[in-house]
Amino acid sequence: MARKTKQRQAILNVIQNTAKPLSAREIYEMVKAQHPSVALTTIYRNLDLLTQQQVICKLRVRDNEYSYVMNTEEHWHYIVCLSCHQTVGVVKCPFDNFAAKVAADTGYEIVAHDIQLYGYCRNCR
Amino acid sequence: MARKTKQRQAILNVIQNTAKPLSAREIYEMVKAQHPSVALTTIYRNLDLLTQQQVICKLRVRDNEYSYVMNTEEHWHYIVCLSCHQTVGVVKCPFDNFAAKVAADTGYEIVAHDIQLYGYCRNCR
DNA sequence: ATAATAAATGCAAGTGACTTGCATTTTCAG
DNA sequence: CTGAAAATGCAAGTCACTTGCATTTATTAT
Repeated sequence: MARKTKQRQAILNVIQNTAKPLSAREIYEMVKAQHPSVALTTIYRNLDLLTQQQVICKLRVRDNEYSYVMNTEEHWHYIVCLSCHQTVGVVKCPFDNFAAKVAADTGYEIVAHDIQLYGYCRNCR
Repeated sequence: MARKTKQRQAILNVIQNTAKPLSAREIYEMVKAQHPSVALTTIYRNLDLLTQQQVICKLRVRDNEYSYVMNTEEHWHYIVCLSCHQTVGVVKCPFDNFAAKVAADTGYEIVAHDIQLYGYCRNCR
């Protein structure tokens, strides 16, 4: 179903070769450098697809502002600096147990959670 | 500084008298019923103010979709049904310890976290 | 290879939530 | 009561993202 297109490949390359999480716009600009005719629409459509396929992660930097990173196998969450927005991954999610407990308490079937930590990095403190 | 206006009072009343979290638009419609000339701008400005004052909480229902509830003293997080969007509060945050550990590991000073659980409620399962 | 076909793209226009600028109204401290 | 700061309403603007649609492109079956 999903086909291998130059655009999709270019988007993945950009994400893969950049250490920090990138916004859709940043990815657009970077892909456009190699691929001048690419449309922003294509970026959005591919980011959605790749997120759904869990190839990349969509990360909330703050309200209505998202970035994308490669999905590492480990269950990462991220900590974002409120000042410079530098972002660092954090391994180990202590939350799955809690989720199970909440599920028992509420009767909900919990299928996802989203944890975001905010603070100041060493430089910005 | 902050003055007591009819509009602000009406907004608070609406939030206080409704069990479930409300979106800005819903609040707007409900306030308008009592106060036909109110502007949507006013709703947004007041919701921001009240959130900042921690009188109410801004709750992420999903990407780019927020609701507001009264701020109870306890540290609540919420669980949102992916199907009907019914939302239930969850007491006790097991996360503060983890945050302290992450702070030690990364050198960040963690000032906030945002946890959101998603799943299906009993009815929607 | 080649043609058929389903997916993906690019473009233009649209949406929706929220913001901003500004003139007017309202609250409240003195 | 009065004046200054705050808040409001209106209109226009912004910004991220979406949608419709005609065209192009990657894969599949022949």
